[in-house]
Amino acid sequence: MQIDIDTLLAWGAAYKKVAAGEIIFQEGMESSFYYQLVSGKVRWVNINDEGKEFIQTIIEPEECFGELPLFDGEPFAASAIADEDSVIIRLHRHSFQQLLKENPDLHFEFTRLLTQRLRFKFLILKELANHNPEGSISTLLNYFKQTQKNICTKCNRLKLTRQQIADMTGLRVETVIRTMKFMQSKGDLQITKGKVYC
Amino acid sequence: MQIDIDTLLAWGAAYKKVAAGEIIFQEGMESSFYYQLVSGKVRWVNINDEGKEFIQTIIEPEECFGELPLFDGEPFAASAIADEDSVIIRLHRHSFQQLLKENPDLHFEFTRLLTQRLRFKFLILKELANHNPEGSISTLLNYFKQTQKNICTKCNRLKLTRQQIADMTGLRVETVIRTMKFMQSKGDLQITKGKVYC
DNA sequence: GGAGCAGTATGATTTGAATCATACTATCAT
DNA sequence: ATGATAGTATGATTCAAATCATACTGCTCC
Repeated sequence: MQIDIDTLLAWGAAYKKVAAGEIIFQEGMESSFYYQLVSGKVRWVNINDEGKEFIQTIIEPEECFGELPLFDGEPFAASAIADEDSVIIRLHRHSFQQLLKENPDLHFEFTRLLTQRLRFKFLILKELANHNPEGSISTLLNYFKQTQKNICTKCNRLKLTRQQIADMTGLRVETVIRTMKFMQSKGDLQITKGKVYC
Repeated sequence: MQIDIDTLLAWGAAYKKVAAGEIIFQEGMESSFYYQLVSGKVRWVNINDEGKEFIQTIIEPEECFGELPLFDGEPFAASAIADEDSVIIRLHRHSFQQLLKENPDLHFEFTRLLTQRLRFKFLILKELANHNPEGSISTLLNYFKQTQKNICTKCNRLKLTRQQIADMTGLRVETVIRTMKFMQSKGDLQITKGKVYC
């Protein structure tokens, strides 16, 4: 889900470069922009009291992020941090809202986006509540495979570290590593030189 | 969030009575309707292999439910089961979609609903990933208090059993009971005759 | 008022993921 | 080729929630 770059520019959007590790916006802050990733990688995370990150979503190029405040006027639900040097494009919220009003089809596309995000949350939530590491991990991997996210479409290689999987499931790295080794032994996935293929 | 009953009826919606325990729709099934609760109580749940329920949302009168398929055409993400004898009103999906097209403001209201649901999922998910029963429970209670859901507005009494709290957090009843007793000892909530006030 | 039942309460034990510790491996820059 | 580093691997131990067991309490209905 993304808005055509030319349309965005025509409506006054501007490019912005962010360095790896840079915070794009923070949980709890008021929002003024619609954000879309042009290149690079961004993680959308909550950070708890002990500094531990929970990754809500990993954003890949051509995806929008931080959209919740645009639809309900409340603050950001999570922070966005650049994983790599990235280029984003931002449009002022008022322009975005006007753009949506003038383009009902685009509005329906965003409704679909929210719905898809919600489905993903339903899926992960029920799995996490189950307290079964293998279930959580394989649900996540299946989802990535089906939606072609975070997986190389050519070689099926998982483009995430064990730590990132851990941060998306609330598990510890060691548990993720051990569980994935076990899944390999069952033939559910391949691990070659530490890289995961599924 | 609900659509005005007269509008629904004008568009061809029909009332339907459901008995306590009755399944209104099931996870994985295709959807043909927009659903709105008129009276009673409905739980929106996923049931795992061992028959354990995870409650995604508890629906109170004047709320809609099962809306995801209407926006992306995919099957239900969870099942809806009547908690009590209830009355629902259903509108055919095509009528709903037409209604939305003709009423952009209503469409924006639904976008807001989806956004709010998503915020709730963000909130719960980051808490569950934290593996801290007290945190999960108090986050849930705070959310109910702020949104005036599942709490008596007059006496602040929590209208949920410990089991329901357990089914919304992936904890066990005993853990919820013990944790809430502990929270009472800290003065975070009151328990009188087994009833919780917060 | 007592029977029956749903829900709450509490102790004892088990279990599996977290934690701690330490080592190995792939990759990249020089 | 070498060293640095980020990520993977694996064993030993701890700890908190799950599980099991059993009892209590409040409420509804005849």
